[in-house]
Amino acid sequence: MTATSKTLRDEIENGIVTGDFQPGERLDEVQLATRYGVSRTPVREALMQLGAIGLIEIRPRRGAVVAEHGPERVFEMFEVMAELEAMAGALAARRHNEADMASIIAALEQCQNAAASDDTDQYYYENEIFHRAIYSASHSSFLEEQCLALHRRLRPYRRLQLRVRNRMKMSLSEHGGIVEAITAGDAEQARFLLRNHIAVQGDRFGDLISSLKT
Amino acid sequence: MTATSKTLRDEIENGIVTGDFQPGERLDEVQLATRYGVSRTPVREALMQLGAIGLIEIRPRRGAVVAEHGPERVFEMFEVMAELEAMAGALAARRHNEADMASIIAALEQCQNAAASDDTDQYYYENEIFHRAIYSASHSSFLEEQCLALHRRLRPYRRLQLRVRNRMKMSLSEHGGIVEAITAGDAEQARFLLRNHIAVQGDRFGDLISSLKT
DNA sequence: GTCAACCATTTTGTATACAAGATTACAGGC
DNA sequence: GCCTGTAATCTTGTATACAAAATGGTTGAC
Repeated sequence: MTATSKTLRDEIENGIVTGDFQPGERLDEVQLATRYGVSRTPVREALMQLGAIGLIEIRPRRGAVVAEHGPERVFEMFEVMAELEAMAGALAARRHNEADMASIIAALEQCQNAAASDDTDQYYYENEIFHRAIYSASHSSFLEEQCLALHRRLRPYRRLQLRVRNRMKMSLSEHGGIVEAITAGDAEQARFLLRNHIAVQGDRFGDLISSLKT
Repeated sequence: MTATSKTLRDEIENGIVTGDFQPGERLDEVQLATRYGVSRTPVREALMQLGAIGLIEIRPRRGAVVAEHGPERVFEMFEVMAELEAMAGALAARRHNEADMASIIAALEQCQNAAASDDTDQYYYENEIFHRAIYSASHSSFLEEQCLALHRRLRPYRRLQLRVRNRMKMSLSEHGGIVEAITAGDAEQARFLLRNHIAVQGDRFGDLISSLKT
């Protein structure tokens, strides 16, 4: 498993997302180095990148640990994510062109297919493509980057959420309304729907809390 | 000028903000190392951190250059900043306590003092404290971090903006309205005012463009 | 005269060696 | 018996050495 610093970053990130490295766990540089067959230097580079993303926490002279976010912290992250996605949707409603709509609608259909075959993992995948299509349609490359970065950071929690009963079907129907609003150029409606689509509130808040307890 | 990687990061960041390193300029690792009297290792660490922040662009195997953002890119960044600050204001309106309001009002008064003595640099400084007080009053540590990070990234451009004629006085009067809305607990009004306070639009867009041309 | 290929030089990426600070265990005192 | 101080060990941070890739210049051919 010979790796370079970039692949190493992905390896460790994947290890964190899949739970191979658990939240709060200490990431020892020499252990990782021997594990991946490299020296400490690229390991440190990878850890710093993950620290910048926020996946791990690096305390000076005291090593790196996998970030363990408390419920309220995760809630705050979803709160911000909701606002950013809402903004992307509002911009998309105003600025979208034919190509944008084509990819959004194509992604929506793939979501419907996945939901029809009750394939949660597939839906998760297609859902991501759908949201990315909206980011792209905002025609704000910076906003797109911010959304992608935060989305990636929230990926593990999103994944847990989808397992909740009926969430997939509700998500799908919400997608429909969002596409309608964007197509109609109704920026405020798109903003409103996307904010509620992402935000964790009501029952879903409880779902989130309980999923974090595992 | 013996430096460690953290101080080094600040040094280089400062160099970029003050224009010591100009946009598009190539940042040579050995040059920086000799300049600050350290080896290449901490220089690389500092550069990676700056790359993660977005202040510089690191192309694999091809070195680091100071990020040069085109006008539309800077516009997009202000667009997102406006939305995040608006969100912070809305949350602050709903969640603020006495201590929050005390620091917000104190910051507002310091802004007034600076404006009264026509001290642009001082106003710039107090303005930052004012906005930070609002981030803090949102009681969302994650949102606060995001705002601080983006604010820092936009710092050089903000600085240029304030030099525009009368901008300081307009900014100050807008601050007044924002504080009123937050005090009154009017989240939507706070959101609206802050969005417009930050957003670059109309004449100010032209001002920004021309300031980037220098 | 211009274009292309090859070689030299420069520069990034990785490995290893060394220094300094932090953690922990052990011993001595209260 | 418990707490505290000190020392040993372990881990991070930095320096240097080495490898690989990219850039630039020179030379040769068309």
